[in-house]
Amino acid sequence: MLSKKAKYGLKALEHIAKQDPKTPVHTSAISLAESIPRKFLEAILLDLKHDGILKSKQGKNGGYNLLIPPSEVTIGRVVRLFDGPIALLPCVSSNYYEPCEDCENEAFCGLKNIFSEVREATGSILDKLSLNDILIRERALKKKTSNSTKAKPRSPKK
Amino acid sequence: MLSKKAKYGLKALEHIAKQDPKTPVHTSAISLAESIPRKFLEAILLDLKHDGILKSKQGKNGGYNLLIPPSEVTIGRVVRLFDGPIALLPCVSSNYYEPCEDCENEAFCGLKNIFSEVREATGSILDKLSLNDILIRERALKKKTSNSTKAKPRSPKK
DNA sequence: GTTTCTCCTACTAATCTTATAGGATTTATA
DNA sequence: TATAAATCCTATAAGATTAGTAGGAGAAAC
Repeated sequence: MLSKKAKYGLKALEHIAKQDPKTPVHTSAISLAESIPRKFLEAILLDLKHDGILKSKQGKNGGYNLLIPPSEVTIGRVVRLFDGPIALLPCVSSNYYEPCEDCENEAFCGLKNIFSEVREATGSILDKLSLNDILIRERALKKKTSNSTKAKPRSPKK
Repeated sequence: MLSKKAKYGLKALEHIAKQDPKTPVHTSAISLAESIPRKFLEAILLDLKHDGILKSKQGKNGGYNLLIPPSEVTIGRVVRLFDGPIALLPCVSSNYYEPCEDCENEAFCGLKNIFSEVREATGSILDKLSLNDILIRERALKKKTSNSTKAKPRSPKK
């Protein structure tokens, strides 16, 4: 499960990505809109700033904006920042690899083999999709339901 | 990341699956072979028994055996037993679903949409593969390296 | 009846999570 | 230049979780 920090972080970023990129977004505005405790959110936004995802303007009328385009902020990066490795075993992590203490031979480990597949499947989604994709999907979902009364659904899933 | 319990649990099950299904396997034997603290392992094996994966024989010469065939013990089941949901968000969990407190409308949530994809990718591996697949893969890996000096590799990956 | 196992309850130390408190610092603007 | 409004920073804390340990009760073989 994601930590609250990771989830809040993603929601906050999504919120900021929806606003005008020129005007700073206040912590309190995000806190209110996304129901995130303000002081907790402060720490989260600071983390995101230190990681180079957000930039901030201090003082009155200050606030946060994206430092890099939404399409370049991958979900994986945010998850990793707050929750560490995406992999389920240290020995299959790309970014935080560590050998298992007692594994005689990693090359022959059936567990490693399976969890490496899991890591690949997860990573290939989280590292490919970005903040922008969240917004795109949201729009698509809303469009789909507003179209559902009309004719001609394009591609009925399953 | 998996907890130690989940990882130890999987290794212990793998160990048991390799032994003769008729003769009980001692906790201490597993503890020694897999480098798992004995008392900690006791609790883990007991959990596995209570979940219906293992059966036990008490008293002298007692120990543990699989209650169901290795092919029916999915990795997902073991992971869930020790670590809970496989999903990264409660709202995309099949087995532990809970709505997000503040989500106005789940159907339009871009985050849910993405993490539901992740959960699907992970689940489709963990719930399909079993203890037996660990063993199969281990054998395959060993065979592959022992064949690597010979000619004709069957299907060079990637 | 002793040995050798599982089974069960309780405890613990350390770490992580989810915050909160209080104030220092920075900046706009009246 | 005073003040208001914002970020920035450090410290603290309650509660949950993790990774065990301790001690012994109960069961079965011999």
